[in-house]
Amino acid sequence: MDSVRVRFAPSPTGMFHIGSARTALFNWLYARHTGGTFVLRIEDTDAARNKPEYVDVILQGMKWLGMNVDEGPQLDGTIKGDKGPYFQSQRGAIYKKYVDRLLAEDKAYESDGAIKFRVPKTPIDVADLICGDRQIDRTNEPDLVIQRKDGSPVFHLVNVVDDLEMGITHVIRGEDHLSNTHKHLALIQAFGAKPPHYAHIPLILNPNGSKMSKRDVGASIADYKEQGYLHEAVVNYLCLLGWSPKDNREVISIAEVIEKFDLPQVNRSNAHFDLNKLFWINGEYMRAASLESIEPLAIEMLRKGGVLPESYDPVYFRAALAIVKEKIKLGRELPEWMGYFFREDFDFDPAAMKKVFTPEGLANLAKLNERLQGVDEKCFTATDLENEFKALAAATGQKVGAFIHPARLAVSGRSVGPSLYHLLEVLGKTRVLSRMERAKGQGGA
RNA sequence: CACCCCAUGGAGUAGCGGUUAGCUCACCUCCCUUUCACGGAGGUAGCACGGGUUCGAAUCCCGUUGGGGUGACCA
Repeated sequence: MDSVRVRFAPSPTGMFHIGSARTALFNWLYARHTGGTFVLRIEDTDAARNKPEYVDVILQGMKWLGMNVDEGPQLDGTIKGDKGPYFQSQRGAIYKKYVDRLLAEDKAYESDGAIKFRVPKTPIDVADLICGDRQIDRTNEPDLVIQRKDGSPVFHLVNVVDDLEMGITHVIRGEDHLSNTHKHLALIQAFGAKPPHYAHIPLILNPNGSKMSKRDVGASIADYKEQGYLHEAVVNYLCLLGWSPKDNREVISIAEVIEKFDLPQVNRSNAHFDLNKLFWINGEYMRAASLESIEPLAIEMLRKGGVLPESYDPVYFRAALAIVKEKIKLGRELPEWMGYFFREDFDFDPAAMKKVFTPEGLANLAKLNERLQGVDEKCFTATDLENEFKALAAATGQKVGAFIHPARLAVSGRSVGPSLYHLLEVLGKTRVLSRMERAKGQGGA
């Protein structure tokens, strides 16, 4: 059998849609699984809607998700492959040749200035690797416009010609094209060519079941990057929409997906997009990620949130990130969780203040302050601090929580955060004491 | 309206003639615990409906209903 050639053929309209990304992913996965070739073809025949710079949006999204292109335009502006051009806007002569041929063979004719293809009225068989085979009745099928009045070819024509010319063996695309496939087959038969295998993958729907469009939440791949999702998590989630490793696992490496992925196992029913699950998967990846691997993301998120100073102590930063990373699921949470590490004038959460900075709470804070002053800087570690807290609690006949909660609020302004003892260790004695001092003046409102 | 595809809890799925219908997210309870999260133990919740076929159906067939898609001189 010939080696597999698949293609992703997006129309660059300004965003990289999650549905497109999933289609690209399944094509890419199949190419990698079979050792085939992944082609990127830009369907930019609609000049009114497509802009050259929009191609970069798609390329960047694909790169972020970890998909590399074997043939077609690259991010650096170069073009790979010898089956080009890979932009439909540059293939006008090729399309014309095919249209002329149809005309010459009387398989197409002119009508009102446009060119129409004579669609045979006989039944036609449509085979699909995912959806199965069926027969389409064409007795009432109208002829198909393949070239507009202005001379430009339409989608059905260019799509088929390009797949043929580029030697595409498997057309993996959204199920929204399933109903059009018989038209493509008709064209291919008219050209006397061998059709590719078709595999229509299910669509991604909104949680409410409506078709996911540009404006819907979660539609743009760029948003995920912006919100601090980990690309491995997003890809992992996308793989699970319409495909399953069938062994009750959810978190799976892309390498393993490549190994197991195959077309016949792709589901036939549409999937609903579920942000909850993505969120959970992201948390899984977040906790599993090494500190080094998420440091760039953390810096980006904190810079964007405006909470990271121009210059900072990298050792201190990493120590802070290390204890915070275990608690969050999304990069977007970082500014809120880490801002107080880098400033002394943070606000105190009003609700927490009311609850924790009571007269008793503040009194305990004062006692704690006094006690910690006596702790050697070298002993300002999580383990030693825990002992100090426990000793103090025992000495005053109270629970440790009576000191922990005021301490947390005093040093971070928040009621939730990383393990307190570790937090104090990372902040260090100087900051801790001065922050406690500052908190003294904050009576519960 | 016509044609096509689909149908397991709220969501993603496993199942492919015989199962107490499994898993994950979400939700609820409890445990762990310095908060949150993690982790652990439970719980609520499902084969859309109706006919067949069969000794036996979530699994096969038909119909209905529901959802989605297509029906462009958009892609």
